Amino acid sequence: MSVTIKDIAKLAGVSHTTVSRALNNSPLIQEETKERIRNIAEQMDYTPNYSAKSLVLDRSYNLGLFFTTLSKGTSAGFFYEAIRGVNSVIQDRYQLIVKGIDDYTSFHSITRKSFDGIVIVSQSDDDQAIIDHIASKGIPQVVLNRPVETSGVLNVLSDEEQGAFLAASYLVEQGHKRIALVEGVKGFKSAQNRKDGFERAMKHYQIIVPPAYRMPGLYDLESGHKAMQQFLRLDERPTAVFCCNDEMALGAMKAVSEAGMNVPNDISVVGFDDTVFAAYVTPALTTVRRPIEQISREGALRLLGNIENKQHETEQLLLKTELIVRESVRLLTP
Amino acid sequence: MSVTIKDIAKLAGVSHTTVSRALNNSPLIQEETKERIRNIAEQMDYTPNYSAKSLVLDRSYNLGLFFTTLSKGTSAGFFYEAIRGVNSVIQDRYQLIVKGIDDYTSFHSITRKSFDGIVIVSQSDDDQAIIDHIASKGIPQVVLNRPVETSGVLNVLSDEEQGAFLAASYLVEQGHKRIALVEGVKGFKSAQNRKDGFERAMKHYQIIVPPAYRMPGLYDLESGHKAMQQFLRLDERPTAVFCCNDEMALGAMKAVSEAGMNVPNDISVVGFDDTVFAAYVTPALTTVRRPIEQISREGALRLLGNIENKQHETEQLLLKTELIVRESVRLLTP
DNA sequence: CACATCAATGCACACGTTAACAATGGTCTT
DNA sequence: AAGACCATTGTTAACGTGTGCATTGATGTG
Repeated sequence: MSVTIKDIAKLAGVSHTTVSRALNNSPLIQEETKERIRNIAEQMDYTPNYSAKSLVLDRSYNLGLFFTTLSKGTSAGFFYEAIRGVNSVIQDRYQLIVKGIDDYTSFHSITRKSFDGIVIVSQSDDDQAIIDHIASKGIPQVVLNRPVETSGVLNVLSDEEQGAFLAASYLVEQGHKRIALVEGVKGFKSAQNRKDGFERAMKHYQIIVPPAYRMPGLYDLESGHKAMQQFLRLDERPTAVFCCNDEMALGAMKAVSEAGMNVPNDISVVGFDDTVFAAYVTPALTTVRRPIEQISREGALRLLGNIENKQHETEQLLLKTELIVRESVRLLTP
Repeated sequence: MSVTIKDIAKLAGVSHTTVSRALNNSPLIQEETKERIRNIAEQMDYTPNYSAKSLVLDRSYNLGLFFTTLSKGTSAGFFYEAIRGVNSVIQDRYQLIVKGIDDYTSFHSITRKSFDGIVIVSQSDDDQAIIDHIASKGIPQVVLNRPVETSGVLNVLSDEEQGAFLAASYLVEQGHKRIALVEGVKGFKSAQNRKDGFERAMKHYQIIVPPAYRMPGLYDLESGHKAMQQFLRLDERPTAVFCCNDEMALGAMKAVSEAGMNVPNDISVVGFDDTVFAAYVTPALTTVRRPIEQISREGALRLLGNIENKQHETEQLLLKTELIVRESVRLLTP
């Protein structure tokens, strides 16, 4: 059996209430008594029973970190940075519980009692169901990475539409007119935003993108690879390809080199995300950086603020994205 | 307030004991009564309070997933696959609590009450302290990825020494004699194992590796890059470089292309891990696959077995690694 | 018919902690 | 000197659930 406050009380010759107060540093207890009790507790290697605390305090000490999916379509780098960001702010105040939303068959078990707060790293509009559920249970939450209009929900994300606009504009400014697009996972909000930014740039520069220059993608290496193969088969090939993330860009570059061609001399490529390897592939990938770790850190910080101050701050925070120019785009001089 | 078994009891006109038994499907309760109570519970949207359950049943429903570090030296792909593997076997029976061991200032809070079991994804011998602590508390655990001799501890890992031996031997068999090594993070067991396998191959083929052909590394892109820059400056350059993981191999390849040279024509490179992008870089990377997701799945499965059967199975499971030949090694014909 | 047996349910307590209220003893005030 | 007040500690109940033991009523048995 493990040590409880009653055991400590017996040894200290006081009531267990006094022990509880002493260990919680209540001002009701004499400093001297506190000190004595703390010593005994330490010496007995006492650890509070969090189940009991939770029961009476109505707090779980759990923070949920939910991803749209753990099994498909989430890139490793993204996942890693998100967990790091959140983990860096919670330290030992909360336990971090990681889950994939698509693993839930029912949201029934998500209650105030089991989570003090929840961070949703949302990639799909389908996540709205769980967001609504959490909101209806009155659990503090922050939604990262995707805009959400539910009232009373914190929201932190980067302006991906703007980032995509930047990257696409850059292609045009480098002289490209035949520009192709590899889209992200259908249904993922990021896919839509990035496409929107691309389209806006095309419209702005009055560039027409034929249907054959648009390919669906799955945010993975293979789909980028396949899409580029298609483009290379066209009679009139694009001179530049906008890939909605870095992994697809890498897959696309692979297809180019397999075809005996060269990036950027024969065809230019841009990506999105600025994953760690973007700077290290050859040629180094021109891409858009979005501050994932910062997003999750900011999100978690605000969530903790809402939990602990019981307030209901509900602003939306939009962080800027940034174009990182490297070597994968060629300057076209007509 | 949320619904409790007492509320259900009132509505059903029975005692809360009966409700508890009914919902736990006790054979003591009449089938008909059970059915009625289940219906009421569902209709009232009852969810058990896990804090209360934990308190009385002495189970936390928590499974710890601890990494040596979350902040440095753990690659994203590795991290992702490990979480996926464990997550795939626990479904909704346990909550998965992710932590970095180096975030702990004291192991004090790790007790039987807070974790039903713990998966340690260990990369460093320094983790021995927490492993001993967990063992001393009698918490079921499995250590992945690193051999451990503590008795009563499950252990699942891949034979990295053998994998490194295979890869290094392959270099020799392709005609290479001037072979360099980029090591992994000092103190990480994997770094030692991979180096050992390399050395064994060198000894087996009676190849001498001069000191200038050995560089330290940190398992990241940058250190591979730096190491290769050093090798390229040598008067007598190696013809092949063994990198202790794929990320360093990628960094090394970058340095080669920056120097206006070519992999594998001017210099050959092999990696280790077979990360997702290994097949998609140019040239595609020859490397060693280790089954991370399988390791974590197997480990978690055995751990759950030990928890739920209260048995004390303690075998060590060693999974084979596999050489994946791609395009980054040239056949040298003298 | 009396008694044992058994199936189904209820009573009361336990788990470890916190907190409202009560109690104690000392000090200050007038 | 007597009462008010305050600092410190104790008593007791509560959080929601599970379980050993008691209770009830029905059925079976000799």
